[in-house]
Amino acid sequence: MNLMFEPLRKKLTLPLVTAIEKCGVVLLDTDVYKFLVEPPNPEMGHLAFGCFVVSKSLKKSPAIAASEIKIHLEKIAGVESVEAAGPYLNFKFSALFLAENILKPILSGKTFSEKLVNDAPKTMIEYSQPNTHKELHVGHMRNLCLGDSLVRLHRRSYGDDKIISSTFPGDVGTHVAKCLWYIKNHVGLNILDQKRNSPDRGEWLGQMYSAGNIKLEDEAIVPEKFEKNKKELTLILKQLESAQGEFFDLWKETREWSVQLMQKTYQWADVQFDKWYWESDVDADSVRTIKKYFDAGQLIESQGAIGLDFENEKLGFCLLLKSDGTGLYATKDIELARRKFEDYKIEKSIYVVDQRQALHFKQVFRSLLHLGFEQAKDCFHLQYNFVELPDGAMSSRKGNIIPLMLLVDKMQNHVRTEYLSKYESEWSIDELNSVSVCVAKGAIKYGMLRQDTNKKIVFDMNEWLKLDGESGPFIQYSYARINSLIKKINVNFNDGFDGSLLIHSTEIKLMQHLMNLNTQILLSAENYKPASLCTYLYETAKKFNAFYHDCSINQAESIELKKSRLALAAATGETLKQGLALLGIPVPERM
RNA sequence: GGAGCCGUAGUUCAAUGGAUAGAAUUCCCGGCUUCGAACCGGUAGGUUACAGGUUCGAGUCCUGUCGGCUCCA
Repeated sequence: MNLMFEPLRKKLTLPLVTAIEKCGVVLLDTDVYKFLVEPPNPEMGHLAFGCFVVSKSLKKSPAIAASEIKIHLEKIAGVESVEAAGPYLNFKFSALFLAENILKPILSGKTFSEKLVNDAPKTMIEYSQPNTHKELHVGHMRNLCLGDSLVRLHRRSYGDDKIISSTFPGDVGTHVAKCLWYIKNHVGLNILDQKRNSPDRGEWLGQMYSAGNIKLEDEAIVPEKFEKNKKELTLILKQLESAQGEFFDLWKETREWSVQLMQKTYQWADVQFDKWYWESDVDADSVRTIKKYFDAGQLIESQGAIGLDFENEKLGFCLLLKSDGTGLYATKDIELARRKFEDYKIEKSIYVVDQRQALHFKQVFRSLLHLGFEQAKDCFHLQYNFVELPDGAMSSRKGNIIPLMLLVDKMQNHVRTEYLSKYESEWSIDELNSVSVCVAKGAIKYGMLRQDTNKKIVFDMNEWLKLDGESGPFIQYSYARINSLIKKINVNFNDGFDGSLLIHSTEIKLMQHLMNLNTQILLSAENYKPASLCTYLYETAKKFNAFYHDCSINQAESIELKKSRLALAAATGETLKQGLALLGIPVPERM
C-alpha cells in the first residue's frame, strides 16, 4: 500500500474525505490523495481536487459536486482560499505554509530519508548482459543507464533491503569461438603474445570478433572453406564445453581481458552488481534442470526436441532442448530464474533487455509458471528500443559500432576544452579532470535516460556533444550555481527563516514544484520510467533559473528575505542533487 | 502469414483518461557596470498519420486502414 508521503496533499485529504462524506459519498483517503493534482496555472491554486469520482456516485455533474463539497468543507489550517472552478476544487496555501511543509523537510533531510512504500516484494533487477570477446558500444550504455537508475529508484522507493541488482554476461557461445578462431588462424600467436600486456587488449578482442565474423561470412560462399571453418569452430566449442584443450586455456585467459574492460566501464558509470551470473556457469546446469523437469513429466517431446507448446496462447512453441540435446537461451533463462527464486527468495524479477527479446521472455515467463513458479506472475521484461546510427543499425558483427568508451573519452575532452578551459589557470588539474568526468556523466546518462524506453535513439556524436537545452549539464549547472550562492552569501538560514516572505510568483512556483519530488520518484519507479524524473528535474532547474533571474538574493530588501530566499535556493539544490543521484548522475561543486 | 513497438510543431522529444497539447532546437527580437550568460524573457511554428467507436471528457482506451521498425515460422 502506498503511504501518503507528500505533506500538503496529506493535509487536504482528511478534510476532503469528511466533506465528501457529508455529501453522501464514502471515499478512501488514499483515493482522495490520488486525485489531488496540480492546477495548470499556479495562479489558480497549488493543488486541485478533481470531483469526477464523486460525481459518479452522486449522480450529479462534476461542477455541481465541486460546489457542494465546498459548502461542506471546514476551514483547513494553512489554506488561504478554496475555489470551485468547473469540476475542480482549487486550493491555495499561504506562503508560510508552503515553506514550512516543503522547504523545511527538504532542508532537514526528512524528505529524502523515509522509504516511500512499505511491504514491497523482494525484487531482483537484472541488467547489462554484455558478451565477452565483443566490445561494449553506445547501445549497451542505454541498458546500463536504465538498469542502474531503476535500481536506484527502486531502492529509494521500497528500501535498500528489498532490491538486488544482478548482471548476466555471456562468456560462452559461438561469438567466443569465432573470435578465438580468427586469432588462431588469421592473426597468429605472435600478435597474441604482444597483446597480452597491452592496455587495449579488451577492445582488441572485440575487433578480432568482428574481423572473424566478416571473414567467416566471406568464406561461407566457398563450400569447402565453409565446411573446414565449420569443423574448426565445432572443435573450439567442444573444447570449451569439455573444459580442456588449448582453446579452453585461451578462453580462460582472454575472458578475463573482456571482464576487466566491463569492470572499467562499470566503474566509470558508478555501477555495482550484487550478483554476477555467468553464462558459462548457468549453461551446464540448465540442460540438467530441463532434463529433470522432462523426467518429471512437466515438459513435452516434439520431433525429438523437448519444450512446451503455447500455440493456443499465440506464444508458439518454447524450445528448451534441441534434438541433439543442447540447450537454447530459454533453457538458460529458466535455470537462471530458478536460481534467483530459490537462492535469493525473489518474489519479483525485472529484466532490462532490448525489445527484440519480447517473445523470448513471454515464453520463459509462461514456462516458469507452467513449472510451478508462482513468482513468474511478477516477472517483468522492461523492453527498450535500440540505439541506432543515423545510417542504420549498429552491429558488432559488422563492426560498425561506436564503442562506449569512445563516447566517454570524446565527451570528457569536449567538456574540458569547450567549457572548462577558462578555469585552466585557476583550478587544479585534479579538479579539472574530475569535473570533466562528472559533467560528461551528466550529459551521457541524461541523454540515455530522458527518452521513453520504447522509442529508439538515433545516436549522432555531434548532436550529443551539444550540451545546450534540455541536458544533464543544464541541471548540474543550476546546482553548481546554487552551491556558489550558498558559499558567497554569508547568512545562516539553518536556525530558521520566515517563509511568509516568499510571495513572489516565481518563488511560489518553485516551492510548489519542489513539493512533487517524492511523488515523481515513486511514479518513475512504479512505471519503470526514469525519463519522467529527468523531465521533473529539468523543470526544477528551469524554475530555479527563473527565480534566480527575478529575485536577487544578495540585494534582497531585508536580511530576513535574504535568508528565506537562500533557504529556497538551498532546498532546490538539495532536490537537484538527490534527484540526479537517482539517475546515477553526480553533481559538481562548481563547473 | 502471425505477433509486438512506434507515428504529436521544420527537427528531437514531453503530456498517471481530465482545465488552454508543452519543452528543446532552428529563424527573428530583447536582456550582463548587477548573487555564475552552460542563463533569462519574447515572437513564430499543431487537422496529435487517417477513419470510426467507447464516455461527462480521448494525443492517451477499443476496432480498422496507412506508414516505419522488430520478432516468430
